Amino acid sequence: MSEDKNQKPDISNAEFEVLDALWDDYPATSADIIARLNSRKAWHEKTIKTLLSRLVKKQVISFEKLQRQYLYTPLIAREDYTKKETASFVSRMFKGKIAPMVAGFANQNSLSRQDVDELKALIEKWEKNND
Amino acid sequence: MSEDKNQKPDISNAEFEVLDALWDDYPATSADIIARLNSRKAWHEKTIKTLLSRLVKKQVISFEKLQRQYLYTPLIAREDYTKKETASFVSRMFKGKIAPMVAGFANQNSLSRQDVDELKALIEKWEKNND
DNA sequence: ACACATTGATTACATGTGTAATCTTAAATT
DNA sequence: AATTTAAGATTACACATGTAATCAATGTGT
Repeated sequence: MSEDKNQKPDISNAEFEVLDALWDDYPATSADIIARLNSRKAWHEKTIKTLLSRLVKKQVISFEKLQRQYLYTPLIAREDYTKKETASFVSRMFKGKIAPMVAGFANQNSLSRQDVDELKALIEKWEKNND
Repeated sequence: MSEDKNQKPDISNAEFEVLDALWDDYPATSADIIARLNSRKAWHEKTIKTLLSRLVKKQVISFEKLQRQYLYTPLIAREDYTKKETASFVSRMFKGKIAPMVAGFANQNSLSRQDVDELKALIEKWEKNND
């Protein structure tokens, strides 16, 4: 029955940047997205349009015609995507254990007071729910 | 003067698997690595050798001739690599903030009692050092 | 109504990546 | 010593990716 069961869209780095800009506010036209990316990356307009096309083909985003422009919309939520990518990343790099990852972060001085406070809050919440 | 200043080796997914197996114990021959990977992946011996070659060319690993075999050794430490990759990943996906990443993990039930205990220990240690 | 501008579609092209097969050569076997 | 084996080097090849340029069509301004 189910062919292609778990197809991971496999979004490339460049494609991700475009998707990321779209997530910031959508639906959006290619012009919108080009404008947003302009402040960050130095990409040619044509390049961004190519990436939009590829995202459409990969069924990561969709569009709706508005006159001669397209209004693009993500088909996957940022949250869902980041969660999946995180799980996969932590699995590959740290055998699925999150603490060693945070540890690496910590002893690299990348951890701020605020990060720590947020982590503490998270932990409290977890303990409330799971203990 | 300095061309190619900050060249990131850019290790591909398949290459990473091989490097990962090498990190487990080195120096190691290709036969060793093939044996290790055999239990996990279903790669052809030739494939693994290609990946080893590419890692050598990218100066990610080195080798020393031992008769007709090579003894491979990583040129970068797993710790260093995972730290860098983590920083880059968290930067891309979470604007550099680690707490939201852990949060995603937490509300996905991927967080175990042990993870939480380890995180708490980390935080305590951080506070001892940074407060 | 018509030339123009602008949009998405199509084509391009070098380099990277996954996945090996074939070639060369030196070591192991007989 | 001759032959076989097996290790790394070289070559292969399709698909992905970064990065656009060109093409075709449809609104838009005059």
